[in-house]
Amino acid sequence: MERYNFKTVESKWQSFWSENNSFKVKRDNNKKKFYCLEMFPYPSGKIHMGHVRNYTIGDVLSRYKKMQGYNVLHPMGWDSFGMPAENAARENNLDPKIWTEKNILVMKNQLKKLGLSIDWDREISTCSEDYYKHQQLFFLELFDKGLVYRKENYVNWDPVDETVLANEQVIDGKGWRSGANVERKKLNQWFFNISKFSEDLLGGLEKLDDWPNKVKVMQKNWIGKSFGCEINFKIEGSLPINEIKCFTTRPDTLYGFSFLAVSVDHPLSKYFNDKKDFLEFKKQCSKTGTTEESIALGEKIGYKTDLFAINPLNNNQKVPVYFANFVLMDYGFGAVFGCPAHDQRDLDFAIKYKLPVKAVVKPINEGDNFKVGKEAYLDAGIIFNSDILNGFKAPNESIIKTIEILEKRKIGKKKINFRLKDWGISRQRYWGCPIPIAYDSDNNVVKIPKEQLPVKLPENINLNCKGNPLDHQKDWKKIEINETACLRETDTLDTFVDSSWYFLRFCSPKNSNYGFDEEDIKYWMPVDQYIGGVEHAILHLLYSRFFMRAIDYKNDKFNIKEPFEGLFTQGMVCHETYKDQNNNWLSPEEIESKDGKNFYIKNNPEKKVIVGPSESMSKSKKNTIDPETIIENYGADSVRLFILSDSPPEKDVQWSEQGMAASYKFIQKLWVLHGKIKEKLKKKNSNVSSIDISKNTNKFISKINNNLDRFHYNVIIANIYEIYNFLNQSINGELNSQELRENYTKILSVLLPIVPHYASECLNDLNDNIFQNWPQIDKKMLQEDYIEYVVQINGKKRAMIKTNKDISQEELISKIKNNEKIKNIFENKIIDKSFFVKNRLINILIK
RNA sequence: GGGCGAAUGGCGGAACUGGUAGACGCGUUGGACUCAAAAUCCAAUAGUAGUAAUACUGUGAGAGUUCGAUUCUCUCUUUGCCCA
Repeated sequence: MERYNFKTVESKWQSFWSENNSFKVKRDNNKKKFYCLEMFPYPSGKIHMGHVRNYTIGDVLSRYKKMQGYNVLHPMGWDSFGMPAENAARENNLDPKIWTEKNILVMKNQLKKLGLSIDWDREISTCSEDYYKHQQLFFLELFDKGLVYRKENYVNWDPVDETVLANEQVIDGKGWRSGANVERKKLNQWFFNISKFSEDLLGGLEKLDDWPNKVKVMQKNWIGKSFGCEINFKIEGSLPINEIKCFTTRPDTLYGFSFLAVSVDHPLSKYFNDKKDFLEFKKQCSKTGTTEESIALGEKIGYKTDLFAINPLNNNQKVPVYFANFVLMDYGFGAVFGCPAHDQRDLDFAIKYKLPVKAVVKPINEGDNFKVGKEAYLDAGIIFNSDILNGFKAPNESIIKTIEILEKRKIGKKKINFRLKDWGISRQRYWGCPIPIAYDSDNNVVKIPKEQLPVKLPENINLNCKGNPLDHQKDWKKIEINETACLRETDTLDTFVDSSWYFLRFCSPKNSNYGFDEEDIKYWMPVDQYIGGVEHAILHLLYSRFFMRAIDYKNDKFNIKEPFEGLFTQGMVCHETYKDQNNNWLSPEEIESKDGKNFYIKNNPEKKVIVGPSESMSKSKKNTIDPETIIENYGADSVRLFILSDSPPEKDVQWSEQGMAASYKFIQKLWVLHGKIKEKLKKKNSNVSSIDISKNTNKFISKINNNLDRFHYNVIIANIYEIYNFLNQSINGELNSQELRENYTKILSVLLPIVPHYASECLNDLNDNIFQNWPQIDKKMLQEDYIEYVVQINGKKRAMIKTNKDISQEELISKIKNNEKIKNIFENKIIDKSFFVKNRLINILIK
């Protein structure tokens, strides 16, 4: 028997699938559909192990569902707009389009080598005009629905990349990509009105039963619904200002009022902008950063005004008004009332400026002399020191009652506040979807008419300039709309917009007059199973959920709100990290070891290598393994097998060369077994019954079904090893070739989704249909005629007893009492009680 | 600081609704084949005691519920992720 040659086999089946359009799908209203989608890749150059894991998981599911008779949509495309292309193009003096298209070709070829069951006829690329022209139309539709608007806003400005960053792209006050310190800058920006759907996006989460709970929790926190109250504070002082409006979630602590703090961007600031010390203070504030985290950790500083705010529940109480760095303009109304006793930030501030601290909530078993020291009291308790609010239970009862009182007195009103802010979509970048807007000579916004779409990106332009390259395209900017000369918007759309609807495009990738075809959407959507990294748990998923709602809004025909019915977030692929003595990262190829414990630089045994912890593969740490090399050396099936075998798919997996080799060897072993089975099948049908094979095969399939449905893919691989071990044992005995053939074919069908090339080759070798249906279970075969009872005495396992099925408790006990091994346990004892789990276990309590 | 999760042999990990803890793989050890090595095959492999049958201990720590807890409840420790 020849060794299994994965190279010829894999390329043979890949060409077969491609030539026969094996994975091409059409809408078929008579067939049940299954839409399996993995997050599409950014074409950065080469695929990485994360892709291999992601797409293998999806491919196993797709092939399994197809074998179950579903009409499976399993598409692939490219998230091809974005900064890396622009940066790479700038460095190498290339066109981003050329760079991107070249990468796509390479990566597509790599993906094909993995043997994925993808309908490549549906391939899309977000940077192609064919894609983004529809996106521009969506933009205009959203504009007409009032879901897009423009406003001047402070933005996170990355001075290195010269672009605006979303809040979540700012990590520790630095740009997520450049690492530069982020500055605040005021710019005119386009926004999607995502906050309009805050309530709906929050409520929709409850119906997403097949989403991981942690993702739902993250989204919930991100939307950040808080229940509270807006309160108008009367203001006294020399300025023409009578009132300041605050939002608070704790109106019940109003009697602990000690100061009122407003943001430096509050409208009040206009009266102070001519003051030198105020401007100085403002500058200092900008240094502490704008993120909520840096504000919480940083020092709280204030600028005292000569204004006073009056406590609306106690008009005799007047407190100073401060500008403070910890108050943000875009939360609430940019003003808060300070209650130091029950808010840590307020307390830090009050201590610094020697403001009074009055406790108004006390623990249940404390007296009225309860005081707060350096730590604010945040727990539940009873309101005291608060006149009419005294005795209310904080926080639930007291908040509701206080709001009732404030509403009755017309001082404040109940308000729901959301943390979710509108989605800033303008990017000062070339390589993105142009925003289909222009401005007339008076700077009025003019929509680009549908007939004049798409707004194409200019090609072959100079990218080596400061700021947005499009802004330098004088000719491109000029446009005439309704015989009026206008200038185009030069910002492009955030690439998250591209990925917010690509799953719709996959349903009708060739539809030319609109982004999708309604009938297609009705059939294919929603995505039944979406698979990708947890890093997109918040933004991409939330934006996609918003986009569906935005299309649905004021649209009777479209009736889907949730794009992703099921979500699975897979873990990362990790590898050990290596450094030389000078703290430079080393790649696994640069090192070697003789004993597997001590590592040194290749051919340099005296240069020792420091082995670091296993971390997710990244280029910067040089701990990546190139999938293409691995496929070249071991074959796609082995890689697929390994990437699934070592850890549950939702957890991180540790890349291991030994594990990889083991998977490779296993396929070789399977092939040897295949040869033995073929020999057996050639022989005449013996009269022996291979009942054990039928039983074990059925048990095996039953386990696989269960584990596939629960995404326990690592256990499936273990099940496959088990059935191999069993077959490899039984093959030495006498077998009924008819039964062997039937069961072996079933086993190979189960292998098809996991190692498709190998299983196809084996089935073909047996002259069997390579397009197998998923094997049915013969339920009779799962039942055993005899049972091995677990016998526990006083809760401890003492024996295993073989009996017939379905015997009674009494029968079992008498069998146990007569059993040679354990009957002496019952000497001089009486049976007190026994617990009987039919066909499984008995626990006998003796005294 | 808040939220959510996790903790099982030398390692990765199994154990459906409480019912045989450690499936399966890696590694290790011993053996076969070989002049030798690699590859391959066979066997052993939670710990302690014992030649062995077997016994006792054992799922991060401590308590609780239960005939019975890796699984449920509470407290704690460590750790990961997300938010601040």
